Amino acid sequence: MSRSADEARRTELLDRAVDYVLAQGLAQLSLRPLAKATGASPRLLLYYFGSKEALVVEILRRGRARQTETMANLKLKSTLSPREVTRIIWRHFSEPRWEPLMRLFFEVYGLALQDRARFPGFLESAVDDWLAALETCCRRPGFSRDDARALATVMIAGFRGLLLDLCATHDRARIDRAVDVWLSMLDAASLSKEPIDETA
Amino acid sequence: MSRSADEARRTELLDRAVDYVLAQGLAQLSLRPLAKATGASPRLLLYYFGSKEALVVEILRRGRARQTETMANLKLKSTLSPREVTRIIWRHFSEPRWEPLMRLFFEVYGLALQDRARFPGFLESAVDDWLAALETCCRRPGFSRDDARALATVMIAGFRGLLLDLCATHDRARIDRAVDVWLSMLDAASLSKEPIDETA
DNA sequence: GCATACTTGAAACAGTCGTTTCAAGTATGC
DNA sequence: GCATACTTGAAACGACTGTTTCAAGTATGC
Repeated sequence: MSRSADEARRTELLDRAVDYVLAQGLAQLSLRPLAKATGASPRLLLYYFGSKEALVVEILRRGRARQTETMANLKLKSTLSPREVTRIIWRHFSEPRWEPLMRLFFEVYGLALQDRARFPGFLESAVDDWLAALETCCRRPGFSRDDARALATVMIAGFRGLLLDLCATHDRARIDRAVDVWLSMLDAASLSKEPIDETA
Repeated sequence: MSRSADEARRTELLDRAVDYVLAQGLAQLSLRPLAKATGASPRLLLYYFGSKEALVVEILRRGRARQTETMANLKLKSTLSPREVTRIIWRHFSEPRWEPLMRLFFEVYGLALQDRARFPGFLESAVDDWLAALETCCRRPGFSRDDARALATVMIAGFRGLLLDLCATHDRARIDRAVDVWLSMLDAASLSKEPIDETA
């Protein structure tokens, strides 16, 4: 059972590595402290993953998988309004248990902005994946596809801006109020193309 | 004129260091490449700035100063609506020439989220400074201070979320559409407290 | 002109980095 | 039981890190 033992050990090491990176961040990651934290040796990590870079790729792949699984488990019906979708997603990912992953996401995002080659495809899918997921719920009679994508873009921006704020300040009271305001705004935007002209 | 020559050299080095960091990022910064790029030696940089950490502090201070100067130059009248303020600020900071500074901002933000002690006060003022600047324009009869802060929070989140998107994708067409949607939403939010109840 | 203080270069320091080498260990197939 | 392949530890490698040492240079004050 050499192959299965091999895989089991590898998976176990990867799980612990993910936990370590979620706790410590990626920018300062180095093999020796990581090995100590996972109960392995630098030699072992390289034996199982080939190189530090390959290990990081797998760590991020797993982190991203956790997020997409959660999105899938939300089972967002396509009949939900942008407001409802936003409310559900926000409730989930603003939970404290998601903060380490959100922190890691923003850390990698920032690093990728300065050195895209370091995380190939990260920035592209960071936007495109969410656009694809939200675009459908933003479609409405009289809305073009570009209109839907524009609204989805606003939703993504709102999520990320508010999550940045939450991770930095933990000011739940202020941010919860902001989310209420934002949700109201989303209704106004999705119910009509030009809400201003109608109220002015 | 030892003192003035000293200061002039220091300022010159700092200026070049800022340019270098705006181009290369902060995470991978090291003294020897920086020294080469600024036409100095590692010894020189430490002589003038004391340590790498102190140099980074000054670089970020200067980067932030550029941003606050620009905000001041916009001379935002307190009579402007949140929509107008947002439109003006967005038009400015979404210009391509600001992208290096925005990238650096998000890079430092992400690093600070994982290691707050590395950039003392950065996260706090990243939110508080903007809150203070935007809060006043969000005040309205019937709006409490908390209401104004909530709306300002939404504005900040929108800026940052959209800038994250712009820096990552440079998809101007989609993001410009999103900004239009977002500006419309801001009017709906600031003109009444419960725009939904009125239209539903 | 001489002493003093400021400025700078070259080199070395101790530490860490990812990775490799080498060797010993262990389990497996026959 | 023996050979073979997989697994692991200890140590070393060369390259890099921020920083310091030491010495030479240069300008300044008197």
